[in-house]
Amino acid sequence: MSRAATTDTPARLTKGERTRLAMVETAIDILDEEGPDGLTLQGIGERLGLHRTAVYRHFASRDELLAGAMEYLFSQMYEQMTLPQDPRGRISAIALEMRRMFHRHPGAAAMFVTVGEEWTSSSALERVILQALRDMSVDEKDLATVYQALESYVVGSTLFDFSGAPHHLEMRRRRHAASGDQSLMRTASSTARIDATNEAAFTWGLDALLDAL
Amino acid sequence: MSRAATTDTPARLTKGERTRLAMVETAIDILDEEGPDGLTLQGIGERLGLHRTAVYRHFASRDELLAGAMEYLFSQMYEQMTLPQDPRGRISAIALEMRRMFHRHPGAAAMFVTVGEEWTSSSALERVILQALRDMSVDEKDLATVYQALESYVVGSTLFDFSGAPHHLEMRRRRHAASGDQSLMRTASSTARIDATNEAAFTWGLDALLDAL
DNA sequence: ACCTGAACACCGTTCAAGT
DNA sequence: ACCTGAACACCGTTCAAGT
Repeated sequence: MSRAATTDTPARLTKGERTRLAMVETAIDILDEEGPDGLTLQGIGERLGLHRTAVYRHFASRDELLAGAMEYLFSQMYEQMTLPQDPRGRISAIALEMRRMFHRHPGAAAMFVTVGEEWTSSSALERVILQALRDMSVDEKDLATVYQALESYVVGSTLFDFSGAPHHLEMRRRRHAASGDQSLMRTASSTARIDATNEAAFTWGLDALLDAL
Repeated sequence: MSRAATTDTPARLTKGERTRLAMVETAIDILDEEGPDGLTLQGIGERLGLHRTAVYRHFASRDELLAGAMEYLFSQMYEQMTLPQDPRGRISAIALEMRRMFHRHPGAAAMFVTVGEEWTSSSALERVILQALRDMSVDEKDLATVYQALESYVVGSTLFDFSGAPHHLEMRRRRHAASGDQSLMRTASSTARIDATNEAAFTWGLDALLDAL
C-alpha cells in the first residue's frame, strides 16, 4: 500500500542517494495518510528503520526535506506531461495536471506555501505559460497581472480545496450539510459529491479566466 | 504601534472577557508582525504579562484561540460592511472586503486553513452570496459549483498571495526577479509594484468569474 | 560515508496549588 | 474566578561518537 515501496528505484543510485529518495517518498506517504501535522522526522525515521537525526545526513533541515518533496512531485509531473499545440490548451493542461497531482497528494498541498524556494520544474512551467499568453497576444503591459491571476487561482484554489487533508472532503461536507441551503445540502450527501463539485468548480473557474483573455 | 493597545475595549466587559479579547488581539498582532511561526502561547503571555498557561483559562486549546481570532476578524469585517443593491455588486463587495481584511492582516491568512470550524459571521456571508447568485438567476443545478468556484477563488488566491507573511511580497519579488522574463522582472522592481500587481490580478480574476455568470 | 545517542531549547498541554 | 509553577510528551536541531 505504501507508494514508496512500489516505486522502482534505479539501481545505479548510491546508498546515500537511495536513502535520500526514500526519505522524500516516505514524507509524501505520511503527508497523504496523516496530513502535515503527522509529518515528523521521528515518523520518517521509524518507517525507514533509522534514527530521527539520520535525516540531517541528507537534508540541511526539515524545510529542505519538504522542498525536496515538492521538487520531486513537480519534476515527476513535468516529465509525464504532454502539452497540446494551441496556447490555451497548453495553459489548461498545465493547470489540470497540477490539480491532478495535488488531488493524488492532497497532503502535499499545504506544503506548497511552506516551501518558499523556486525549483527548476516550476519555473520551467512558468516559462511555458508566459509564452502561451504571448501566443494568445496578451498585451505586454497586462502580462504580469494576467499571469499572477492565473497562478493565484490555480495554486490558491487547489491549496484551499485540499487544505485540511486528509479530512478535507469530510470537513467541507459537514460545513455544507450545516449551511441550511438547499443546493449546498444536496451536494453534501457524500464526500464523493463534494469532490466532484470541487473539481467541476475548478474547471469552470479556469475556463472563465481563460475565456476572459 | 500595537493595534491591541489602541482598540477601544468596552468598559462593561468582565476581567475574564477583557483578557480573552486581549489574547485574541495580541495573537493577531503577533501574526502580522512575525507570521504564523512566531505565534506561541509563550509569546502571547509575555506581551500580556501573563504565564503561558493562562491562555487555557479562556480557550480550550491553541486552535480554539486561532478560531477566536478568525471569528474576531470576520465579525469586525461583517459589521463594518455596507452592501450595494445589485447582486453582482454585493458579491464583489464581500470578496473585496475580505481581501482588504487579509491585506491588513496577512499573517491571519495562513490561519484560515487551520481553522476548520464554521463561524456565524462567515456563514452569514455565505447566505448573502447564495441569495445574490439566485438573484442573478443562476440555475439551481449549477449553484453549488458556481458558489464553490467563487469561494475557492476568493479565499484560495488570497491565501496563496499572503502566505509567507510577513515576507510574502519580498519572496514573490525575488522569484519574479529571478524568472528571466521581461514583464515579470519589471514588476519585480519593488515590493510595492508586486503588491499592486497582486491586487490588480485579484480584481481582474474576480471580474472574469462574475462576467462568466 | 552513513548513522546513533545524548543533549539542548522550545513547543502545547495538564493539573495541583496559590490568591 | 483567575493565574502560577512544575511536570510531561513531543518537537527540530547540534554534535561528538561509533562503524
